[in-house]
Amino acid sequence: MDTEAIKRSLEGSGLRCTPQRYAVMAFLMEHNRHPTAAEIFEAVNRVDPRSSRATTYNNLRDLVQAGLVREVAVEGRAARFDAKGMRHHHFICDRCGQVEDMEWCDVPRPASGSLGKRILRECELIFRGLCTKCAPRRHASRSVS
Amino acid sequence: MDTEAIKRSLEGSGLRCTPQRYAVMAFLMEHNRHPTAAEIFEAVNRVDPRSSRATTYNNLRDLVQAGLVREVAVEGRAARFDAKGMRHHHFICDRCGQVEDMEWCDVPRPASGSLGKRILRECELIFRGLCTKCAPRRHASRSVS
DNA sequence: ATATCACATTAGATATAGTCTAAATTTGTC
DNA sequence: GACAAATTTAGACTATATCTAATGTGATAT
Ligand SMILES: [Mn+2]
Ligand SMILES: [Mn+2]
Ligand SMILES: [Zn+2]
Ligand SMILES: [Zn+2]
Repeated sequence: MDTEAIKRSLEGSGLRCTPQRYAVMAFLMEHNRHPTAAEIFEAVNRVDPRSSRATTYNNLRDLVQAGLVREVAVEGRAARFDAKGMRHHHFICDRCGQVEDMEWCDVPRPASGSLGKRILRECELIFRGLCTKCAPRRHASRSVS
Repeated sequence: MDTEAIKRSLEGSGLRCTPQRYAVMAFLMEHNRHPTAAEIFEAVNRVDPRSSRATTYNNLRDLVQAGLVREVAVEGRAARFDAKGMRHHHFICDRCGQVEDMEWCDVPRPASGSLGKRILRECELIFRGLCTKCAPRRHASRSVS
């Protein structure tokens, strides 16, 4: 999409805009399906330039550190990645591990005092359950209305 | 601690109370430090009965499925486990990955309609930042008040 | 233009976390 | 005790991610 904007945001974070790094960032901005590192690696290599597996991981690490990308850990599955665009929360499917965006809403801060000497960076809300694909089909069977 | 209570909660979930399974559950109830599978394996084997690595993983899986234990995925680190006692949230340290309990507070439900056909099971709040050990020491150095 | 140097990429080896298999054992029930 | 189902086990295996050391690249200085 906006080539220049991506370039600027990389350089604004002190990261060179290399073809491989750009490809990772652009892919994440064009897709909101929270791909895994392996999926990103495969996707950016379907078009040139060819990027190595190590570079894909290196760049994802750099982008996360720079605050441009969010990493979402899912129990028992590969981590997923997400360009930090508009603020949002996540729904994670118990069955298939899919991560989906949920509309942002403000989050209660920790009760004052319960934070102690800790330094708070962010609050994150995670919804869990079954995604649309995994929720039981209703068919013609008798089931809770 | 309460041997009988553990036994009953296992059997109430359709799980036999084997020595290995009991040891995992008892360890999790006695410690609220969110150990990894490897730490649990090591701890329960410091005392008898000796439990294999596979069994430790099997039992953790069973306990999570039964709803007695919670698994916490942490980016780039081994999963951590937590006996589900009193409801609470979690603080996860950006630097050391430590998971700490935070006082429970009610969580906003997703805006009605934004849930679609998904089935919601739970809402979880995660605070992130630096834990007490990782927060910058203040010493005598000049730093933000 | 060429030298320089920090940053970046690469292939492949390595590490870590977790799962699977198939045989042996334990447990609850009759 | 006999039986069946659940559980345990060692170790092989898979998946995910990181590391290493050599090579490449581009911005800047000369
Ligand atoms: Mn997202
Ligand atoms: Mn906890
Ligand atoms: Zn699903
Ligand atoms: Zn810490």
